[in-house]
Amino acid sequence: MACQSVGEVDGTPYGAAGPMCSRDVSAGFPQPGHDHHPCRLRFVAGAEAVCREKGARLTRVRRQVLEILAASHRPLGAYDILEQMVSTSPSGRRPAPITVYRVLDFFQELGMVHRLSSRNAFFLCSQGGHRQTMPFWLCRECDTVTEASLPELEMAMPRRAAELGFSPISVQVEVEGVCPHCRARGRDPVMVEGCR
Amino acid sequence: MACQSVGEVDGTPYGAAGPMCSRDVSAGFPQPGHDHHPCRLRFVAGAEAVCREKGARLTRVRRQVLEILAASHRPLGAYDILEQMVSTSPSGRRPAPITVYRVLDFFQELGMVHRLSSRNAFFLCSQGGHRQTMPFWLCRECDTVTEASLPELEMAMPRRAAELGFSPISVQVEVEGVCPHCRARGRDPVMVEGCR
DNA sequence: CGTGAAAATGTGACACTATAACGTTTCTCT
DNA sequence: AGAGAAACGTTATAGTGTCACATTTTCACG
Ligand SMILES: [Zn+2]
Ligand SMILES: [Zn+2]
Ligand SMILES: [Zn+2]
Ligand SMILES: [Zn+2]
Repeated sequence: MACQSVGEVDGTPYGAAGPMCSRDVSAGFPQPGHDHHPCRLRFVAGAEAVCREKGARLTRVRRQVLEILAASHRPLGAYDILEQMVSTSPSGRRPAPITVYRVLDFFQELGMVHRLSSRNAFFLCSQGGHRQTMPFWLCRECDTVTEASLPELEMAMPRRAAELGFSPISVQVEVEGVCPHCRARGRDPVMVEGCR
Repeated sequence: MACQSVGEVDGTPYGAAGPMCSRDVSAGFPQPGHDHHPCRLRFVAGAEAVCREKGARLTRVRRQVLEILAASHRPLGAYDILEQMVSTSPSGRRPAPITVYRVLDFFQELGMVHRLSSRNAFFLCSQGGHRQTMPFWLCRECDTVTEASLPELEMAMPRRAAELGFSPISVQVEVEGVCPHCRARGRDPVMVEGCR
């Protein structure tokens, strides 16, 4: 039901900051302040494609949430989204929290939205769904999240699991640190392999 | 302040189910229903050692929380701990939630307690603190958590981070699945490399 | 010893995150 | 059109975590 591999849009994973979107892009980390318009279009077009493909209904509420998520490379809390729904919506009506959560569940089922559990926040998958374990790289400075695979992890996990006699069902990797752009702008913090 | 490597107690990482603790132990996954008494003693002794070593005060409240965490291989929610403090305490007084969180923060600073962010739950570190990125293996059936390293991850993470221009500060890996004991007792679920 | 500063805890209020239960609307398919 | 399913609305409530400030405990120092 979830996690199906989905093609790219335009040959570009649709969240990645492509050449149209920003010049100085370090390996997929969007430049803060870049022209986000093309990103947004790509995000939304990609999501529409996924929904079409899977026969899922992209209703008004869902589209609204999608647009809000697509308008940012940062993970948003459910209540952030809710606030933006109020200010975005022409009617100015305030949906109940459950409405937001329902939409988020829907998108998560389709693998189109990920949840950053360390922050209770949600963001659009930049790939439109994927089978692999995709680590999330979260910048502590600018709050940007990107997804970048870690092939060694893919390789090692099944082996290690077998060794332990453990059957993995899902793997969540969250890397917190400082993105290239923020690093360029300030002193970098001490590199620590976190144990917390 | 956190994440310092600390020696073992007795030559055994103090959460691991050792030979005294359970006969049939698959690579550190404690047998459900095993005699937990020795585990608990080892946990507490280990924690005392860490506190002595670091000059941290192991007060009454902290010891109480420690005992509660040590009494289980399962992660506990802050409010679970709170309830147990009520029923455990001779006075039967109910501390405020903040008290529990303060204690948990304290132990986390020392690297003695980890937080499972996918579940808002906490558990005792079985090593008494460690520098490496230590994946958490959470059994969906019995809720047991264990820590087992993934050496390839240690190797690959810095390289990949450098590639991305990203400076990691902390890494959290949570693997959810079915532990060997539960697997032995039932059908195993489909193995999926999670994307959610 | 006292005593003062720092650490730890208590107290009450409150913010934030998420879900339950049930009724109504909208869509789809025949 | 009509039935059934899916989506959404409404209200209430459960669960998780923090703030601000008062009080107590601990510990080093004179
Ligand atoms: Zn993704
Ligand atoms: Zn950044
Ligand atoms: Zn640990
Ligand atoms: Zn199990």
